[in-house]
Amino acid sequence: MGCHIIRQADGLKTGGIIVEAEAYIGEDDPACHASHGLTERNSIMYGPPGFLYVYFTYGNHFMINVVTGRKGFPAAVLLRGMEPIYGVDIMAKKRNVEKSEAIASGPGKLAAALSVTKQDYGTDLLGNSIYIIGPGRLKDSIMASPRIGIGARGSDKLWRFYLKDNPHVSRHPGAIRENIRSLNEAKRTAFSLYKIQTNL
DNA sequence: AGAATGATCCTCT
DNA sequence: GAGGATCATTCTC
Repeated sequence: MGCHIIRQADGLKTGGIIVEAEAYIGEDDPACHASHGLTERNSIMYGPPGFLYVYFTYGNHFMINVVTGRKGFPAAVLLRGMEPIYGVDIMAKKRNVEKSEAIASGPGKLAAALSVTKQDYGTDLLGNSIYIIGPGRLKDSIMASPRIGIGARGSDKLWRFYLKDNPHVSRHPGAIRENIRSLNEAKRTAFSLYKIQTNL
């Protein structure tokens, strides 16, 4: 949260600040694409962290995920919202919108703004094509809520995170409901995440 | 403002 | 053959 994601292509730089993301953790997470085991589509999630898992859904949209689990443990973070910073005009034109809040306030929009497609599946984030740099000091509060669009399975977990009051967070129906906590209040959730990660 | 709908196609069973 | 980690547009209140 708060990191910058940068896309270098054709000598042009596009990207921005990650303001919304969701965690998908392991085969025991019923909402994770690895919940039914290894398949061709999710195979990158079973590799080492720091690579892109890109998939296509609803006949229209690509989703950008960062593989996070150690090799053999399938886990990834879905990028759902980005505050445009680099190449804003380029991204606005690509998305055919004027307001900056419309550029990447949702996972499909975000991928389209950065021109990320199936071709970027498996990209090494330590390369110079797509990379992520640290957040610096974060002054915004981080909020936690249920994940969006996954149905009932796994919706008990508060594994969606976003920056409070940031206008580039997705406005998906259902995004605003009860069960939203500040990260501090959701500390138990965050701590369980931490335990899962560190016990790998 | 919220609900419904069509677009559109890949992946897995 | 079914369903999906969505979006933009069009509808209904």
